[in-house]
Amino acid sequence: MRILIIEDNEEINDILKEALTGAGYEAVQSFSGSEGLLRFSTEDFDMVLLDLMLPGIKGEEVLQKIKEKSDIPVLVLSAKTDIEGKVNLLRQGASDYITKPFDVREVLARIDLHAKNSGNKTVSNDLTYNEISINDESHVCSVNGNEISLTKHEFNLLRLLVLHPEKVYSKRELFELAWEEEYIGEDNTVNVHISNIRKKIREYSDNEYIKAVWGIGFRI
Amino acid sequence: MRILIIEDNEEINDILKEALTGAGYEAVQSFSGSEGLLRFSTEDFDMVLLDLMLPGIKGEEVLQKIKEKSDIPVLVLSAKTDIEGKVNLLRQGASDYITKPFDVREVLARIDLHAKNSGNKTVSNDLTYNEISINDESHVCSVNGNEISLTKHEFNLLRLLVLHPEKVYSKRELFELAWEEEYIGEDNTVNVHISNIRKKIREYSDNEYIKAVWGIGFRI
DNA sequence: CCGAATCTTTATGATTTCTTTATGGTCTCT
DNA sequence: AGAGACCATAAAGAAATCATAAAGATTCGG
Repeated sequence: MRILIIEDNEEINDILKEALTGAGYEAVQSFSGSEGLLRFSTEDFDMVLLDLMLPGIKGEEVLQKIKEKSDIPVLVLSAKTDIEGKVNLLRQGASDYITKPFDVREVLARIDLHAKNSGNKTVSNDLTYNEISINDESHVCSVNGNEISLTKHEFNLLRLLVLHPEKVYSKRELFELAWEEEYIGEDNTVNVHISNIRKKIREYSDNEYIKAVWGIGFRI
Repeated sequence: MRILIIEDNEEINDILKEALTGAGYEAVQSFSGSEGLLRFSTEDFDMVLLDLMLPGIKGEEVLQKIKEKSDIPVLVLSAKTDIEGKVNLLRQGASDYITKPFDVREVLARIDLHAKNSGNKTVSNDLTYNEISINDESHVCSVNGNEISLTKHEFNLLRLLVLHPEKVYSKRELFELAWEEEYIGEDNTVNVHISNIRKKIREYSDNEYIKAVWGIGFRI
């Protein structure tokens, strides 16, 4: 998933690039309309982030040129608030319109949205910790990309630990949260399940992720 | 192109309806979350305009329910400005987010946008997963091109699973979504129907598509 | 009202998962 | 270093869950 950023303000451009990279996209920076168009016509991209206020060529013109050649999503960023302008842009083929100043998280969310819609399924809402990745919806857990099969309680336990990395959970907490039952006195149950999870992770990783904290509980 | 409006404020609702009608869409008004859901489940729509601040059922809940049953675009309208909320909604499946107060022209432009986009996708009306293909309209399901005859509940179940591939549905969810009744305690009903669906698929395919996830539910 | 199709319940065997038990190791505190 | 508390793991028996067939109940069109 390659995204072309066209934005003359260096600071904003960098922020966008960083955010995109962090979210797992490949981001290419350009700092003027002409540079953007040049890159667009010589390289392959899956999406364009286009600032409207550009020196030289106007943003609207850039949008038009891009749309003439391709049908990839173009997300427009602009401080302009006049409705006419917005509406025109959207009609001209912009996929979305984001008003400056924007929150990077919203930009990201909208990018994810359009990425999903355009069929490229590169974005996931996985919970991850290092080599461990947990997908709630499909109830799948993988280690270094290898799916491991966890039972219900194992899944709940690992999910909890990954959800709050470093946090130490007492056995009581683990039991009550993963079992949704009251914890009655000490038994070995949680230990056994933790042990089983470790064994399964060990198949695909050399790191011992789940650590015991003596007298307290466990953490990842 | 039928659009469902869910908005409790009568004035805004009317403005939207008028704008949509003027732009050549067929607009259906509803004034609460429950009414919206009711209409949604009994009539056919191509898009939903959803206000977030609803009396009774929360907008977020409405969005979720709609997305469980169908994949049509949902445009969310809201006065909320908190980014977290926005981002969550978009991730939850909203197709767009429009902040109130809005300009009708912008709303229209965004609707046109999504109408166009979903038009591209509705070329084929079939839901498919590998060898399995489901046609909502004709209520026909085929495996490798061979039509199999499913009963009402079987159809609903399989449709759900295919609509969200990989997602694990609990028996409760399956029952409530496919039966549209409350799930009371454990019985074997869902199991039996799943088993029957499998048998029918097996006639024309060697793959076991519907998988049980122990203690959780089923997924395709 | 009958019959066919569909749905639910019941029954049973198979499979998976959970808990308990047992044993040995590790850590902490004095 | 030694005692006691705690953790790790394996293994086995117990419990829960699933798969399927078949029987009984319900629904619906004619």
